[in-house]
Amino acid sequence: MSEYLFWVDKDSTGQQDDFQLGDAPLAGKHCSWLPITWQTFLPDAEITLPDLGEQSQQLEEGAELDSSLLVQSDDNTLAHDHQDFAFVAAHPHSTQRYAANVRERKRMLSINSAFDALRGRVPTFPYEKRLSKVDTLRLATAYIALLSDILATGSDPKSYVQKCLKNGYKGHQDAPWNTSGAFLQLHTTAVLSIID
DNA sequence: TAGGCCATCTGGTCCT
DNA sequence: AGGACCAGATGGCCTA
Repeated sequence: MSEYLFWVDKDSTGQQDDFQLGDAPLAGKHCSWLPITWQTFLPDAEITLPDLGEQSQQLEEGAELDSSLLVQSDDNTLAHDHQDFAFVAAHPHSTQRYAANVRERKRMLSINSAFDALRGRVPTFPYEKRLSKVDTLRLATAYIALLSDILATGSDPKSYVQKCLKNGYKGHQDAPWNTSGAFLQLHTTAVLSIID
């Protein structure tokens, strides 16, 4: 077998094209409680995810919210802003909601890293567009079905896949690989290039 | 510009 | 009670 043709999650500049940790300022995001707290009083305040990571650590350790979260664009507003932050801290619901949001973001990051790992295990061409989440799941399901059939039949993988390409796939498990279409046809070809 | 994809926030529910 | 999980809503970015 030749080497696997896995999607590389980097663009041509070598930068990750996936979600950037520092790209998510909270200001401007839909949020039902922020408008009366940070967004109202601190329109320029930004929270970046590295900060959130640090903050979530504090939250996990039971620490109170910390004004170091706020990245101020204007230093001389800090005293006033600190007072505003006290307003935020005085509302336990907001604090709990914030902590829940941090946990949720961490949970989604964990899910996304699992998706990235899965993307790296399904056959794609290097030039292919990055698989979406749902396509990653569909292709992984189909790929597993194909591999299962190859094992079950004891066929030579290459000739088996070539037969699929030529005659259309007739799986033993009514596998989704059988749904074919351009999407799976393309990836059947990718599987072939792996086997080759 | 519409549609697809995604990150984020949110409130509800379930679990420990 | 607090955390995990989930689904709906929203808005931003990208592409055809």
